[in-house]
Order: sequence, then C-alpha cells, then structure tokens
Amino acid sequence: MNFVEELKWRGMIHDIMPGTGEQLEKEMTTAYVGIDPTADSLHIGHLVGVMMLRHFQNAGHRPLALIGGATGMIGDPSGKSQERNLLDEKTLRHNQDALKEQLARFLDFYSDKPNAAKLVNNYDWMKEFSFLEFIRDVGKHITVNYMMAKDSVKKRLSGDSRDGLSFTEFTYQLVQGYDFLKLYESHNCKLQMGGSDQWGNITTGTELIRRKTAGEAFALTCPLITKADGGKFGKTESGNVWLDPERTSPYAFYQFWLNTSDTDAEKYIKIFTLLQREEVEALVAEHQEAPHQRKLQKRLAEIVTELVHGKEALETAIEASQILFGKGVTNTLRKLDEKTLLAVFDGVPTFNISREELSAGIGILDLVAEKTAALPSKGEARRTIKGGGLGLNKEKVTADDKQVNISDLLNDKYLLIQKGKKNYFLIIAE
RNA sequence: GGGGAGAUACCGAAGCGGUCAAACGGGGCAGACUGUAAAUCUGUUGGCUCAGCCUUCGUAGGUUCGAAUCCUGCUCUCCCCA
Repeated sequence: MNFVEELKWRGMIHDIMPGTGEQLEKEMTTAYVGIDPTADSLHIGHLVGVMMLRHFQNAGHRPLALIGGATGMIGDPSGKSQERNLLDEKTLRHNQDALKEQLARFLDFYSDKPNAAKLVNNYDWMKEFSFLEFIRDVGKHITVNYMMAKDSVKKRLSGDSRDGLSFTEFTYQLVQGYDFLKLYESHNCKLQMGGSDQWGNITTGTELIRRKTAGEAFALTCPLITKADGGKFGKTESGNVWLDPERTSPYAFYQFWLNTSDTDAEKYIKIFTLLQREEVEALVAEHQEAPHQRKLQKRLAEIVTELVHGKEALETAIEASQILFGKGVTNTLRKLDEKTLLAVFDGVPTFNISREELSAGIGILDLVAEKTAALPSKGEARRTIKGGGLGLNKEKVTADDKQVNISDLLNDKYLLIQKGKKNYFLIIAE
C-alpha cells in the first residue's frame, strides 16, 4: 500500500493536490510539517502531523519537521490565535531540542538511511532576512489579490469580524510560503502537509515555488481531529494533554486515550497507531460485539502510551488504573510497596501533614478540608460524606466524625483520599 | 440634558416588611445504574464549634421590635426622548 492509500483508509486526507500521488511514486520525496515551538513539549494535537510524517517515512520518503521559530512569532490569522509572544533565542533553542527528542520517538533522525528525518527551524533563515529583501525577493511574486482570496484572510475582512486583520497577520501566508520555497531549494522538499486549516497557507507556498522557480510542489492536508460530542480534541479539564511526562503523567496520558468515546476510538486508532487495516477491522468488530469491554480504547491507549512513554511507564499506568478503578482493592493497596505506590499516584495532588498531628488523631473533616485542599470546606466535606462520596484508602467513609491516625497510614507514610470516582489526593505524613 | 426600568447566590430568574440562606431552571459536585461511557433517576450546591449560630440579596446610611423587601445618597447597567 502506498502512502496516499495508507492515509486515505486511515481517514487522514482532507485535501490533496492533484499529482501528489504520482510524485511520490516517481521518486523518494521530501515533505515537511510545521510545528510551533511555543512550549518545550508537544501535545497530542501535534501528533496528527507527526503521524503523517511517520507514515511518510515508513513509505520510504524523507520527513522534515519544521520548527516555526519565526512564524510562531507572528500568529496565523486562520487560527483564533491572539498576539503571539516573542520567544527569545535561548528559549527557542531549548524548545527546539526538547521537541526533537520527542519527535525522535516517532521518526528516525539518526540512522544513515537516505530518508532519515531532519529538523529545521525557519528562524535560522528568517532572522537575517531584511524586510527590504523579503518584499523584493518574495513579495513581488504573489499578488495581494491572490492573498486576499484565501479563506483565512476573507473571514477576517468580512464585515462582522470583530477586529481587523493586521498587516503582520496578512503577511503570514507569505512567510510560511517562503519556508516552503526555501526548503524546496535547499532540501528538494516538494510536499507540505498539515491540518486542513493550513491548506491556504500551503498553496501559497506551492504557488510561490511555481512562480519563482517554475518548479512543482504539492500539498496534502488532514481533517481537523474532532470529538463526537463536539468538544475540542486533546483537552481535558486540566488542560492540554502533553507528551512530556512532567506536564502530563503517563497515567493521565493513558487515561485520556482510555476515556475516548466509542465512535472516536474507532477514528483515533486509525490515526494514532500504526496498526494494519485488518487488525483495526478485527478490533472494531470485536468491540461492536462487546462494547463494554472497550477493547478499542484499551488497545489505543496501550499503543500510544507505549510509543510515547515506553513499556515500563505503560505498565505502571495500567496497574494504577486497575488499582484506582478496580473493585475491592483495599488489600491490594495495603500490600503495595512504596515505590509502586508513588508511581501509581504520580501526578495526583499531594499534601503534607506532620506525623505528630496525625499520631494525636485527627478528624476526617479537618484532615480533608483544613489540612488539605481536597475539599473546600468542612460543610462540603460533611455533605460529600453524607452522600457517600468520600473514600479513605479506597474505603468509603461513612461517619463525619471519623478519626484518622497513624494506623491508617499506607506504608506507614501515606493516606489516600478519594472524592467521587475519579479524584484522588495523596497525603504524606512526615 | 430630560424621562423610565433595573442591580438577588456560579449563571438565568422569582421574592416586594417577619414563616428567606432566599422558590424555580441551568450549570457544578456526589450517589444509583453502567463500560472509569451516554441516557436516566436521586441527593446536594454560603460558612461554622451544624437539631444551633454567623455572614450574605450593587454600595453607604436611615426608618422599624424586625428589611432582599420601605426611605435617602452614591456607583453601575439597560430603554425611551432630545
């Protein structure tokens, strides 16, 4: 199966420029995807583009990851993005290095194969580019009429939009188009890929290449990832889902995928895993047979978590999930050694309490509302207990005058507070 | 500049002298059910030393035994006229 067919059945093609498939059949081709270096970690929204590159490399072609050090400072008018912050160069380089490390989990950067991936940063060629040079060498090849015809621009010019379009934003497509031209010239890069919102920007690039060099370049976009319920993909109550384990623990990462809805899981497993068509179809069939087992979600979560965080972290995440959501696990919990316990509850909010205070015994209300921020007030705590919503070490708390002391400690050091089904708090006695 | 209406808890919105920590709806949180889902049903939704007490109805004063409710000043919002 060739690259285009591969993406097609995975539902990853929104738009593709005529001739793209032929170009890829003809020779080993180089393609790039742009990534904003606004943070020192990717989040799962980036993953679609990264997966496109992965499939691209699998198909024997050469992927480029373009860090948008320059473009990221401007802000794409098609996005809802407001003013971007200027990154200083030190931060930019730091982010770039961190991103490369994460990308290396998906792409082969370091082998000596001819299609090894490469990372480039448009800041490197934009920083010395003077305004005068830019408008002379780039601007004159593209008409304003052409630029105005883009949806991203049109939308902002139409009467009802709240703020005008700044000149800088207007220029964005030219700057991005120039990236493509630059990579075309320096790396023989003939294809740019991205989300469907990037189509207009990408075609400005192919147009620029055509007019300036008479060369031919191509575009391929994938649909915006959506959720069946209309929510934004990749967000949880606590914000973005990051690849960096410091920002999003492997457990939370695993849980994110596990909690996808049935319809989304079917879509996501095609996009975010490399499973072959037959495997996916078999899984989907199995899932429809017994939806409550959530085989799809589990497989999806396993594969992506392992890919991003490694086998060991995946196993801990699964173990943690079983402990947190399994039944009758008070004993299991008591038997856990400290290391496993801490790994399981990595990322759970923690609070400290002194041993002296605890050895004197402390009321559950004080513990939960005063010593920790698990619940905002004692009244709230009282109500939660009355409603059966509070757990201590996976045991339901039934009396609001319950005393907690040293003997309740797990591993002689920890207390596990549970509010509702999914909210845990770890108290450390020291 | 003139006239009118209004400001209530997370949001919307009742209340118009005591029985008001304030109806009702939404949202939030929790429980049951379930697949760590959806839908549904139930409870709860100011604080505390919790059968009681304390602070809240734009803001500052006043009337009254007693005010979210009446009076006055102030701030803000909306509408109409110029």
